[in-house]
Formats: sequence, C-alpha cells, structure tokens
Amino acid sequence: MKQQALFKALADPTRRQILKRLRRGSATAGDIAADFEMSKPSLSHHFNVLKEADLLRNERRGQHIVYSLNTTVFEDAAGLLLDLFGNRAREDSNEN
Amino acid sequence: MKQQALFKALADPTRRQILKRLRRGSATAGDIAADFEMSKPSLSHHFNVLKEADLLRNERRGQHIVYSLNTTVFEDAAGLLLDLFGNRAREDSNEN
DNA sequence: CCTATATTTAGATAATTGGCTAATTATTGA
DNA sequence: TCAATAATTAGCCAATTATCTAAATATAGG
Repeated sequence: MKQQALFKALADPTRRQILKRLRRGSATAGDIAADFEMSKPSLSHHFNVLKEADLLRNERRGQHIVYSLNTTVFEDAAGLLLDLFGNRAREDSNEN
Repeated sequence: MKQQALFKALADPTRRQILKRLRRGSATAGDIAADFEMSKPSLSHHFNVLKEADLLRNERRGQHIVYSLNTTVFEDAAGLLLDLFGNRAREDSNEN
C-alpha cells in the first residue's frame, strides 16, 4: 500500500468528487467528464493520481475506458487513520 | 468541520509524523522540533496547517506552547472516508 | 484503409506548497 | 527594565501541482 499516494490522492476536491461520482457505479472517462466543468485531459490526470493510489480500476471496453472504485482500499485508508490517531479513540476516550 | 483543510493537512508526511508524535502525549513546539530534522519555523508552519484542520490544540504554558492532539476530529475523518466510499464496503462487497 | 470518436500524453504556465533565514513577539527572571 | 529563551511571522525561493491546448494513440465501423 502506498500511504503517501493515498493521502495525496484524497487531498484534492476534484478527486474526491470523482470518487463520489463512482459510488453510483462505474462510468467511462467521458461520462465522468460530462459531470465536471473541466477539460478531459485534466480529468485524465486526476484519474492517474487516483489510480496510483489504487483507488480506481480501469478497463478498456471498445473505444471507452471504464473506471470503477476499488473499495478494498477503503480498509487501508481506515487503518491509516487509526494509525495516526493511535486508535485510542476506540477503546477509551478520556478527553470528552 | 473543514473537510478540505483536514484532507490537506493529512497529505503531508511531516504533518502525519507530527500527529503520530503527539499520540505519545502532548509536547511543546521545541520538544517536537527536537525530533525532526527541520527548522523550527518550518515546523511552526505545519502546526498551523494542522491547527486549521482542527487536528491540534495548543495552549501557552509560560514561555512554551504545548501542542496536543484533538482526537475528536478522528470521527470526522472516519465519516469523510465513509462518505467517499459510500459505505458499501460495510454491507456488501460484491467485488472480491 | 480511412475517418470519427474516446481517451491519453506532451508541453506550457500560473498557483500553491514546503523549506530556509532573518526579524518579530511573548515570557521569564535577574 | 534588560537579557535570555521559546516560538511565531515575514519574506524569499525551488519544487510540485492543477490546469489548459495541441498532438498522439487506440478502437470501431464503413
């Protein structure tokens, strides 16, 4: 797991919106682009960043490229958060 | 809760290390600086970013400024992750 | 094989970021 | 009040990033 790539990918609002867009199901690059006010190359760049973080999977289907969420990374992300906060929050929160 | 500030704050490795350092308990700016190979002003900048994300609290104690983790934001962060992945991962993972 | 369509890659540029040193502010204690 | 200590703010610079347009690549269908 590439921790830095994951955090970096999540740091951009456009990329987070792409993830949210893909919750509704996989979509082609063009479909996604239609929902964003941004050039296709810019979005393509964001797809790459998300892919480096292993947050997206893609598959060519004819002329189209279909992107979909890789939900398995969700667990990694949760683990990273726990790591940062030392999971004290779970067992005993003595600072309320 | 400032979502963008939170994600941005977590995107930097130095800042993540600061958070981890503070898991061991609160510490003064100088104490923390002693653990990092970086100038104090640079660290001070990182403290600010973390504070904007509400990840840190600080309190002046004499000449020192004591920083500590704000663990309540942990829940916010977890919520944001769930939001991104649509918590499908919890109920039904049909892509193993 | 050629053209249209979908997408990515290349290359340029403006904005942001992360680091530094120097200067400033705040506090303590003599 | 002054010197010492702790930390921040200011100002500068190099590296990274997000965006764009133009060019390249891949595929489908006639």
